[in-house]
Amino acid sequence: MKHKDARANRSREALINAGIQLLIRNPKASLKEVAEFAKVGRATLYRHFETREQLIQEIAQESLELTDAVMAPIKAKNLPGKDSIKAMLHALMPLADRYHFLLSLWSIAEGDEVVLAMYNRQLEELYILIERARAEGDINASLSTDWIIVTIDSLIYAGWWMVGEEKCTPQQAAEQAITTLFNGIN
Amino acid sequence: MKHKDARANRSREALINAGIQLLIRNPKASLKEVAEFAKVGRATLYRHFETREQLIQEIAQESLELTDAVMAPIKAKNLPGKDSIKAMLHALMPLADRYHFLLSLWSIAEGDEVVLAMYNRQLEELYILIERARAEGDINASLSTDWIIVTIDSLIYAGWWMVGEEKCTPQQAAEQAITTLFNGIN
DNA sequence: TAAATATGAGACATACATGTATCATAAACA
DNA sequence: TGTTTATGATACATGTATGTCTCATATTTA
Repeated sequence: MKHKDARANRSREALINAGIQLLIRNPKASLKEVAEFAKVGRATLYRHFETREQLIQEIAQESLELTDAVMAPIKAKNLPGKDSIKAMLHALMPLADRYHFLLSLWSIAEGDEVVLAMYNRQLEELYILIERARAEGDINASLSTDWIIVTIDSLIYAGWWMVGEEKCTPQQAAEQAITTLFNGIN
Repeated sequence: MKHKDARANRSREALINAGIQLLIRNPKASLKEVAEFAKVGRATLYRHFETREQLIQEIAQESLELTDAVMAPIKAKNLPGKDSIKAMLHALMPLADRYHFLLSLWSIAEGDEVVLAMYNRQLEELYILIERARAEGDINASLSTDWIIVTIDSLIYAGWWMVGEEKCTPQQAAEQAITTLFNGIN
């Protein structure tokens, strides 16, 4: 379906949003539930997305594009590695629900080559960022870059969890994550 | 079914083990797959576990019991809080697959009151441990105990991920997690 | 050895998700 | 206003997981 009509855009947006909301919490949620949450008929969902897989993959694409969007200004500033990582945590914390989405449905999302390519490029960019911080003397030499990456991912996830439980704001979560990341819990 | 026969014990063990192996990676795995992985007939699975829910809940119970078992000697030693947390990370890292299991199927597992009670008690114990470390001056006052808990959980998860990707051993994962936890990545 | 018990294989009923197709209606557009 | 286009509701076909049941067979156990 070509989105010529204003209604079509509204429906598509509502469906993607519903997909994110529901599939994050329950990756087994049915398309019927997604359609109901979006206040749209089930048939309409199938008019916009041929299969369940495609819905998930399009959500993944949008999420990765969003990540690019919030990272662009940070990359443009050309800050030192450590400062870029700090800025990144502040920028990504409000998006962490999308990260979690990708995590829990990754086995499906990675089936899309566009998704896979975007993901690998972003991972590569983070890798380079960490290596830069390392060259600037801001990384403990006994920790591998792979470890740093999963640690950062984990702290974003931890922050998202706290926000989801309403125990802090995204802003506070980012600050706690930054403190922990660079100083530990001491 | 009362497990009077030696075969019954063998089947039950194989089924629980298969459940852990498969459901961790793919929470949507069918009971047919679980039975096949355990090299047991599907009907036999239903003889040991009335429903899919019950299988998951019994696995959760066994996992929490295992956690108790590895934590018992650490608690007995009455070390300072910080040292207990270090020992805990070393003890739990090889069990992290079970933690991940609990995470991804928690919405089902928590339906069992025994599971929920055990989980809450263990959480409580961790809370007390962190408070003890805090009283001993080993915790940054600007970080909440809730944050510390999710951070520790996250680092265990990060370690498990690294181990799963064959990028390090459980031992190494524990050491990197401890370094990161108490000193940050600097 | 004989009785008790667990098992595998398979048939069966049920429920539900996926995906397709149709048609009348309502909204958008020109 | 009249035409195009998206939508909701519904029926339908298909596939698959769940859970129950039976019966012949193999293994414990006494």
